[in-house]
Formats: sequence, structure tokens, C-alpha cells
Amino acid sequence: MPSDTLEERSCAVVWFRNDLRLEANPAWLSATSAARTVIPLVVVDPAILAGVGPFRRNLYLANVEALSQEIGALGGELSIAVGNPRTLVPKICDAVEATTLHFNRTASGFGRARDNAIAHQLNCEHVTFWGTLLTEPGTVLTGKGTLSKVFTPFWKKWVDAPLPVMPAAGDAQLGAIPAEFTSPLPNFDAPVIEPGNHGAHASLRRWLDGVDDYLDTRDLPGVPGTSQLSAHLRFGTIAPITLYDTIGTQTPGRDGFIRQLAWRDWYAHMLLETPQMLDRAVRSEYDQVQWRHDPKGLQAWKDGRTGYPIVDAGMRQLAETGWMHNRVRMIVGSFLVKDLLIDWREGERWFRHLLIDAEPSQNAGNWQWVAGTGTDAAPYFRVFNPIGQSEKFDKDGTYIKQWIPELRGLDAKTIHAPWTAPPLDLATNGVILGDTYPEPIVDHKFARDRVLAAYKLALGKT
DNA sequence: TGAAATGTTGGGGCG
DNA sequence: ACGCCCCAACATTTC
Repeated sequence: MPSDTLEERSCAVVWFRNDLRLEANPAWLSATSAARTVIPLVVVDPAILAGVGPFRRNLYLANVEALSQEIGALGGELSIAVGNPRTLVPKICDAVEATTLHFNRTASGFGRARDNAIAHQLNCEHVTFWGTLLTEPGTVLTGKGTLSKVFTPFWKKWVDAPLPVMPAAGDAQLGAIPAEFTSPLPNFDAPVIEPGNHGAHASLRRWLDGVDDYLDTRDLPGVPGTSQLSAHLRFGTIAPITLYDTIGTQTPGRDGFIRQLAWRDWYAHMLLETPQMLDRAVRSEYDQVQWRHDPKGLQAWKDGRTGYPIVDAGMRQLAETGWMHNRVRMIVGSFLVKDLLIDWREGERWFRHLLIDAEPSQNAGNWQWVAGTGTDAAPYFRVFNPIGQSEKFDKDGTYIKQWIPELRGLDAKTIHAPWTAPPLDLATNGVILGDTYPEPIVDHKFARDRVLAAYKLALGKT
């Protein structure tokens, strides 16, 4: 619609949430042609911010700042309010006499309830999109019209699903909310990755050099074989469609990477259909597992002091950087749930606190995969051997040495299980088990038998 | 997007 | 030469 047919005073508010970019942002693009004036808005919710770990907090606020700069470069300004969106968004829309509110939808239960409540209170129209996913929930279904409970059939349908089509940009002028509603952005420290759409594109450019080797290197935590784009997807500083358009599926590595974006869609679709998956086993019989109450074991896991180097390396990488290699996420997850027999929800909560890329649907979906409680999850009897995984994927111990400096003297033969090293070997390298580095807190063979028995009991198997 | 237990096979040491 | 045993190496099944 040409803008000269728009009402003189029409005003569209674009509420940015987990889509902190202008590029390929359907809520933003649609608004620029829907009204004469567009007001870009971020509402920082202190209640959310208070519960978020430092890595995500800093990156979120830095991303907001980067978005503000993007909009500033267009000659506009990003309006920033601090408070509860449930009351602020309707109030602001009233104050600016908005004709429409535009935003991209979220799959998470909390956000959805909030958005529904707000939509109910608005005195204007609201226009929503799925700018954060490649496929819209409800568009990738089995022949029976249901969301597949198994990934592979979902993937087969996903490949043929319609991709997002961006609305054409208009030429609206940029506006702002009244000063009384604005607040300065809360203070934050420099994030651990380069924020904003600019930072996302820097990661994407680097990834173009590695993506063709993805299938060969993605499981090697000692090699930079992953995209480093997860946090950008989390905050929407880049659109998944931009990744798809840039990377394509022309080589096995590229196809494998895009397949990961389909997993992401799948878990988001699943959460919409099964909101209780955040804290309930999708296969409810698995909630009968008698998890161990083991605060010391849980703490050792969080601290990276389990005595299993590959596990401790991963947990230390998480605590120090807010990120962990995906293969190692599986290993530490399996260790918590299977070896320590601790409730997967404890691990989910810790990851959600610290991970720079944590997002409810993905975090819960992947934890339920590890715990075997989800659909199409790892079967309960698949118990990772932390030593075997370490030998297989961190053969020379590069990754372990990076995060556990006290083991750097050990060779590739013994570093995966220091307690099996000849005492002289340990001594000459300054390793004193139980002192400079822990003894293993549990014996794997014992733990394996224990978890299999516990799951069998819960599932009523003999 | 496992691992361990169990089963099978075949080469070589040895009486 | 032959049978027996051991045990990698590989395959199958079980969890």
C-alpha cells in the first residue's frame, strides 16, 4: 500500500523482543508500510532480567544498544522503556494513539501468556509474525495433520514447507514514545561475543569458511567446527531465513547445518503443542523415575569437579564463557542424568541460568532428549561412557587441556581418565588426585547399572 | 547424535 | 598333521 493512502496520523508501534534486528524482520518491515509513523520500541522487563545469568543479560542489553545504533543510523531512535510489558505496552500504545502494534511471536509459554494478555488489553490492532523461526508452527504436519513425534518424518515435511516471505518495506517516518515512558538502558558489562546484527554477520562470514566441513568437525570440541551463531539466533540478531539464504543446502555440511535449524523449529513447534514439556516429561511414565537427591553431586557437576575431565572441561567452559560445545552438552547432560541419576530439570535450570543461548523450548527439548524422557529422544538405556566419548571426540585432549590447566601435563593416553594413570606419571606432572584434581565422584560401571535399574523400575520393566 | 554383553570366526601357538 | 585353546576382531543382541 503506497503511503499516501495511509491516514495522516496513523502510527505503528514495533515491539522488539527476541528479534533484535531490522534485517529480515517481518514485524518491522510490515510496520514501515502500515503507517505514516513507526515507533520502534523495546521494553526491558526487570523481572526477567533479574532471573537471567550474566552472559545472557549482558548480551541482551548490548543487543538492544546495537539495535538502537542501527535505528540511529537511519535517523531515528529506539524507544526504551523499563517495566512490566503487560501494563507498559498497552499504555504506550494508547499514549501514542497507535493504530497497530507489530511484533514477532514467541513459542515460550511465559511469553505467549504475556502476549495474549497484552493483546486483550490493546485499544488498537496487533499484527504478529513468526520472524524467529524458519517454519511457522502448524505448517509442518504429518498426513494426519499432527505434529510429528519423530524428528525424521518432521524433517522430511520440513524440507518442503513454505519459507518465510518478507513484507515489503515502506517509507514510514520514525517516531518515539513520550519521554515520560522512557528509561535509560540498565548498566551492563561488555558481552562475550560481538552483539547485534553486525556481530551476527561477522559470525556468519566466519562460518562460511567452516560450514562445508560441518559433518566432520561438529563433534570435535577441540576444533572450532561449529557456527557460533546460537546466541544470535536466540536474540534474533540474525534471522534464520538469512542463514538459510546465505548458506543453502548444496553440500552435506550445509545441509547438515540447516537440519539443525529444523531441530530448532521442531522443538519450538512442540512447545506450543505441549507447554508442559518445560518441566514435565513428555512421556509421562518417565516422571516416575526416582531421581537421587544429591546436592553435593549436583554442585560438583556445576563446579566442574566430577573427576571426569571431559565433563569438568565442559562445565568450566560453560561457567567461564556462557557457552559449551554441543557434543559436550550431551556428555555433561548424560553424566548428570545417567551417571549421577539427578533430575534433568536441575540441569535444565543450570543451563538456562548460564548459557548465553538458552531458550526455553530448545533447552527443555534437548534436556528431554538426553534424559530419554522426550519423544524421539535417546533411549533410556543409551548411557554415554564419559571416558569413551572423551577418547573418541577429544582424542588428543586438546579441549580438556584448554579448560583444565591442572591436567595439561598428562598425555593423550591418560588424560581422559587420570585415575588410571601410573602414579609416577601423575606425580611428575603435579597431579595429586583428590587434591589438585578430584577423584571420580562415581564409578561409571556402577552408575550405569544403577540408572538402568532406576529407569526400568519406573517403566515397569522386569 | 551408544555401550556393554554375548556370540561367532579365524589365525596362531602349542602339545 | 592335527586338535585344542586362546583371544583378537568382528557381528549381533541387549540394555
